[in-house]
Amino acid sequence: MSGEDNLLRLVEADEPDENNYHLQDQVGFILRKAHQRHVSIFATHIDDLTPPQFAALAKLYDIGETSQNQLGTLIAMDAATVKGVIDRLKARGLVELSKHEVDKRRLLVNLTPEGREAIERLIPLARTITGETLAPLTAKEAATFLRLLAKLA
Amino acid sequence: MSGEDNLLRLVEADEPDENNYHLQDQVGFILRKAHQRHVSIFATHIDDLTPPQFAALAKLYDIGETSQNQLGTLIAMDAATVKGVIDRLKARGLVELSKHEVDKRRLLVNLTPEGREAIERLIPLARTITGETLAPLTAKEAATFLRLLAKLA
DNA sequence: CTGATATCATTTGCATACGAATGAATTTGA
DNA sequence: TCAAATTCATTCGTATGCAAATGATATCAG
Repeated sequence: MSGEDNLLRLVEADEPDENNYHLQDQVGFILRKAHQRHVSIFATHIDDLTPPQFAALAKLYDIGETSQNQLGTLIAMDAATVKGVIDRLKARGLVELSKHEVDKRRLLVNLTPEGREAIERLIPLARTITGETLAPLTAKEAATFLRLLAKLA
Repeated sequence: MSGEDNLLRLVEADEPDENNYHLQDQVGFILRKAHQRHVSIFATHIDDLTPPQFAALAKLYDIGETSQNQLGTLIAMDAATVKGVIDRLKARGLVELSKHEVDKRRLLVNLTPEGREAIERLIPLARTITGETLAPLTAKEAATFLRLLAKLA
């Protein structure tokens, strides 16, 4: 093996790159931490509902009755996950289920009066939560961040 | 009730605000979706390890042997979560556990040779995953995004 | 030196999250 | 029209993620 080969191996070797790998610089790791922080802030303001449960109620409040599957698509949850969320909201009387008259496969979900009251009460808190989550940024930075984040999501 | 009262109620009523609330504009919801997308990209490139498992191995590769608790702090997992992650890595022979000689409360975690091989093999893939996650952004946008995201995390 | 505190790890319980398999109902296409 | 493909919902299994309680050990304060 020549000296040039050794030089080449050093330059192209995996080791230097591997030593330079730092988890805290990876977008996935920071994304996970930012999400964790948001969920934590959410819990300090709304302690009787999780973010996914809130999302389900907010979406139903926005669009009205829909199928469980369609709701899942709108709030980015797969069928198995949305079922659990809806089950728990139903157990608490915040949503009610009914069968679709025409398409017998579908399970319709809608807010109960209690669910409507709950989401109307919580939406102002959700605005506070959003504000607190973005608090480390200036208004301009927050706008930029949301724009770029949306491109990634 | 006077006409002025009605006007006042309309302007100050909750309904307009509530109707304006859209889940897809909330930072928490978008953050959750961006995280989901990243995890999905991760899984297409690394199908035998989860992001938290990868994080544990990468951190151990970076800093060497440490206590389970300390590792949890470094990779942003609480004690209960990190235990499960380490248990599964141990079951696969990627990490090994030992007792701290002095402080008998501590459980030391370290990479096995197999774990070291695995993380060295995976780090290049992790770089690809980061790249793919950030692909919707230009290089400049990605830099801005990472800077702002880090301020939030 | 010792009782109060704090730290480390474990366990339990609950709530996402998703892949894969299944069954029922609907839609498609040759 | 009718078999194949698709859609909707459910179930199971596995893996985070966190709060709260517990037990063992270590540290601190008086």
